[in-house]
Amino acid sequence: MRLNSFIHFRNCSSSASQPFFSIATHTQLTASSPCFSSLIHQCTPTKNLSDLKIVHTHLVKNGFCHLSLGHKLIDSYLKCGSMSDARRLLDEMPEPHIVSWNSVISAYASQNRSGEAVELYGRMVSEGVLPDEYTFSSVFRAFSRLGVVLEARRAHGLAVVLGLETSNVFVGSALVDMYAKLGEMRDARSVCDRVWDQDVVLLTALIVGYAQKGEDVEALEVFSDMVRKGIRPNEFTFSSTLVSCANFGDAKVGESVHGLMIKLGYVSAVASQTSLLTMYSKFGMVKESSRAFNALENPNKITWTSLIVGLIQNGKEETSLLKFRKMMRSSAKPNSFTLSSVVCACSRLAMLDTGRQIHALATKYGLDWRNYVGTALIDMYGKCGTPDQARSVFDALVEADLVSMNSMIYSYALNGCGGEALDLFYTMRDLTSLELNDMTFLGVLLACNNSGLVEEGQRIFTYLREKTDIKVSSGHYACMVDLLGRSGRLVEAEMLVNQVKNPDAVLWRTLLSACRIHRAVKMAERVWTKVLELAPGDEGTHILLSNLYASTSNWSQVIAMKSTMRDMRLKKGPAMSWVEIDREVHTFMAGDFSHPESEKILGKLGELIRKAKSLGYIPDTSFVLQDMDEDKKETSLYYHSERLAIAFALWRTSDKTTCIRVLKNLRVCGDCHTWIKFVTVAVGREIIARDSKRFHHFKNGSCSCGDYW
DNA sequence: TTAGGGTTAG
Repeated sequence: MRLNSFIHFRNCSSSASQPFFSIATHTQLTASSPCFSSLIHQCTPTKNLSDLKIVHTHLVKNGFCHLSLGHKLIDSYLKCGSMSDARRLLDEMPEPHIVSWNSVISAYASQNRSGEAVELYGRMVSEGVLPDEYTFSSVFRAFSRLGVVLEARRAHGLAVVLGLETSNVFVGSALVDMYAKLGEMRDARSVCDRVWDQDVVLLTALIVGYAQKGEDVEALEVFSDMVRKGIRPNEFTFSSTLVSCANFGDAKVGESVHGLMIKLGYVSAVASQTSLLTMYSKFGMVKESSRAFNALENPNKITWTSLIVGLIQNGKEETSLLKFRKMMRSSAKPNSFTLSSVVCACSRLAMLDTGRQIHALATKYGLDWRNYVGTALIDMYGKCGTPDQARSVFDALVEADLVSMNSMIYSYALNGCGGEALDLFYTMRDLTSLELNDMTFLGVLLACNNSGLVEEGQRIFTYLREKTDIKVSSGHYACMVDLLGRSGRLVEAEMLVNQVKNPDAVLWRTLLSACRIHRAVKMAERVWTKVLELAPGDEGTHILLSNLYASTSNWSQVIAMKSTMRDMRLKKGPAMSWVEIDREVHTFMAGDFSHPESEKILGKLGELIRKAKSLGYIPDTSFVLQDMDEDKKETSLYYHSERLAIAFALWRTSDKTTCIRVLKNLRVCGDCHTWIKFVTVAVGREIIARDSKRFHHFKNGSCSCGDYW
């Protein structure tokens, strides 16, 4: 059979799946060069690598190994996805044509095999083959991916010598992109200015560089220059320009770019719509943002993620989770960006069950070991009161970095695990090469604070001030003031505040609340005026002082404070507690019986109070901050929001649910704290309560905070 | 018979 008729046979054969090999070995092939060319060509569209290799073998056998067929084979191997065969062939060729070099270099560069691209480029040059415009436009990308500035500059020099830097816009834009990615914007700019025939790709590469470096004014200038010069921006240009508009922060500028986008007809392009929705989210313009999303027929995973991120940034965490579920039903599948964002939503809402579900999803997608998702999970488990689970995610990380270690320390801090936080802090400081930052110290000082480790906290604070270059923030001072103040060292705490250059209202308020705990009325009155100077309309400040007067039974002052607050139209925000059951959130306010199951809840609450009393619970009415008779005081304690939430959770869940979790927007009062301890004994269940500052883990009649909070 | 630019995160 002659080869031509063979090809015909292959095309017509109904048994097309029959391997080429079995036929070919039984066939005496006598063919000419054009026939081989045609055979090679035939293998390419179907990516039939095994057939291609057979053709290659016969080609060698028949001695048709000349240049032009060599190019075709290399090209075909690349198109069939076999880099190794293409490379082997190139290496075997005595003097490959420039096109063959370029094809392999380009394939390496576009498949993220930058090292090999650069190595091959070097070999090509050392063998005396001069690179051309195709070589440069591929290889520059590889240089920037590797971050090798010196080698990149040497190749740039060669391009200049060969006159390709300014005359070929492909080379020019590859150079601009390379310098931009290397962070060398001045070089990117000067190359761009030298290119003779500027086009949209060249200028977009420059805008991208500026936008990613946060040099937004420059990015916007290039954009407007480009429009002035009559170069039409496209989808890619808009997507980066809008990033700069968002960072620049002027909605008017953003809207005018949006206007131009509409005028030029880019209303349904995915990338530019994605940047548009991100921009509007950053401006807090949620409606415009969702309009940008809705303009797309097939949003991709980046668009979905941007939508979710935008909702979270605008405090719409619950909606973001609904959108995530919708995304999961669509064809777009989440990546690590998406998952770390939704985990963040769960951690803000403290939705442990949902967070766990997403953790499982991350494991399914094989993403849970990645630092971003991992760190988000550590944060979530920490904020949901399960530091042990945070730790197991932490231990599973391939490599813990600064942020993940900081998150772990912070999780320990929130949950009152001072010892564990300190261990990790010292490991980090003494046994790793990580450079500690302000967040590290904030976490570890908070940990000392939440565990009452005064000496340890002072030692670390001194270390921070004397041995590091980290700027001591008002947050660090606040931790120390709180730590000293709550432990009763009010004078030292006040001295520390006075050491700060311009102490802010938060710092003074921290001291004020320490005064309240220790009923230091005189200091409180002095501090109170300081807070009011800095934050005159702050309701919390008035409440603090009013509570101090109440706790010292100074009712006339309480009444005076209340009338001041009324005059200033300040109102105390309501105390609120909530629980997540079956991925649904139930909210309770003190003395509020509007829950549909209110009767059942009150029944359960009564039972819990009786049981607690039989175990020795005596209500401490000094926590009632209103002047009323004792009976009423006692009843008002019973209906605190956290008690309603606990009663509800215990009624709704079976005994098999060993642990229930309650969240509160304010701090837990002392009497509730005692009562919850009794409840854990009475029902044999564990109760975790998160207040505005930290977690309390109640178990077998005691709390993890050691009654220090 | 080969070439250049984009949007999301702890």
